Amino acid sequence: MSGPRFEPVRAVRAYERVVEQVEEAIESGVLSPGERLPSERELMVQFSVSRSTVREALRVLQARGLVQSRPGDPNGAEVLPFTPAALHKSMTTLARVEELSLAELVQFRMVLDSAAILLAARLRTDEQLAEMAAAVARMRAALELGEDAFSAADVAFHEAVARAGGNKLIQICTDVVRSIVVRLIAEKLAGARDRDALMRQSIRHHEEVIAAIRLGDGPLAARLSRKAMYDYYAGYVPAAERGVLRALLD
Amino acid sequence: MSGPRFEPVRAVRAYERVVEQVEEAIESGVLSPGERLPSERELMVQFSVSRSTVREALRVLQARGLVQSRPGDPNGAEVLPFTPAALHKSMTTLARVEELSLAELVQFRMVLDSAAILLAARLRTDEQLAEMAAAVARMRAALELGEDAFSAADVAFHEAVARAGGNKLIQICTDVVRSIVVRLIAEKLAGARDRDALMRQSIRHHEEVIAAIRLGDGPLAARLSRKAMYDYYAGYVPAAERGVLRALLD
DNA sequence: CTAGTGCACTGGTCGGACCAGTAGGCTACG
DNA sequence: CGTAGCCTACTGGTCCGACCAGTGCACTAG
Repeated sequence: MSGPRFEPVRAVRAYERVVEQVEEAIESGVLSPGERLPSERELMVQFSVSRSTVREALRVLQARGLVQSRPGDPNGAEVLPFTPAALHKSMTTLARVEELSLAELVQFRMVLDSAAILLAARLRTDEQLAEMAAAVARMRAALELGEDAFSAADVAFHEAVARAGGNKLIQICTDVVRSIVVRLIAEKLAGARDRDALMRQSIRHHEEVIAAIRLGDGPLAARLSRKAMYDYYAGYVPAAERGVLRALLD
Repeated sequence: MSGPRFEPVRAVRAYERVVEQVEEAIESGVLSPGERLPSERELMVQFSVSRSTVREALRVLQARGLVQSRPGDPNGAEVLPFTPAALHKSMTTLARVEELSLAELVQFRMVLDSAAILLAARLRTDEQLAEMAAAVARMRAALELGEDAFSAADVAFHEAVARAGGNKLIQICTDVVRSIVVRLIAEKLAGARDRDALMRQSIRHHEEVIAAIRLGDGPLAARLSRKAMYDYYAGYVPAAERGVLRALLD
């Protein structure tokens, strides 16, 4: 072996150590969501740094979604419960700078959603099944109420499925990617297609999926869900890229 | 309907608008990776804000992985190529504060990795297949060289597969989650198990997967990969949670 | 007892100052 | 003439002091 390998000592900036300490306190549970940090002026005493440094640290923590501050608040910054907001932000950035195609995003949803459905089919309780059924019923009712109600019910269905599947990571990622997909479609192709027929078809597909979940047939439910998502989104995807989506259909 | 619904005007802070502008410039391609931002003192003139405000904005941009600055650099902050670092950070946070279990993380990998393998089986070129085979060959050679070389080759295999699958989002997410899983295992259960047997078994599994990819049998390859990952990681997962992993095996 | 008014805080922003570092031009030496 | 070394003009990192617009709460006047 070679001699002792020294790591380059990266100059660790003051605000970074403030971030580390607060982060550690939050992630280890010393600080719980809803609790308050001391005020900036108090923090600068505790950390022996200037207020500028404290503020830069707070900005970083805020960008990571760990705390939030509000001007005039007599208490300090509030420790937030975890939200996927930071995850969402970085995925959105990813989608823009890496130029993720709609096809890739939809494909990602097909994979995760069908996995959640497969898990749900095997692990769901009767109560969770009822939730899913209720959501689909709301989708049907929303045919009269307009698209917002429809997609709200659709989201509720997929969230119920993801919850039943029991994997929080899958749940959060599908949620993040769904919102990105929805926004992409909304801003690029506002209502160009036959929404009504699409909604009716989507409801039929959801009902088929639920039936498969009810029977506990995970693979069937997963396959149906992939097909459903393909049928729903394929029209928005350039024809040249649909092939990679079909690669997920059996 | 009710009267016109006014949205509450959220007080938009100065540094936020600086962030927005720079972010927009980067994401829209006006600023490309490698290019430099003006210096802080120059930015405070352009944006008509104080240096504190500029610096807070830069901290946020840095936390999002978009820019990086180095003291003494005669140029301003450097625009970075996208790295999943921010994604990684928020997922790691997620894993800590939401207390994601190892089982959930492994399950997530089983889902995404098998999806990548299924896609690779259908879309791969001969060249990409050769890359995967070479990586497995390196894994076998690494039996003599130690664990680091082994896992490096393993990573190379999965990266080759993910590339062949063609979905960058799957590629990045598997990568991020893999590193989290590896770190979790490394710090919690350092080498407690029979590594040698595990490595040999893993190589066999990888070879089976490659064979299935070579034949173009995506579903088989995917199934094998889930089984392989289960066998590899199940020993680290508490027995009570293995059930949810088995739910993904057929 | 309540409605209104200050006051004592908060975070947001500003301007100026100093330091340690870097790069590149300039000078002085070989 | 070439090069080694210094010098200067920048950079980002940190600190300080100040002011403003908000907020919550206690106190007061009705």
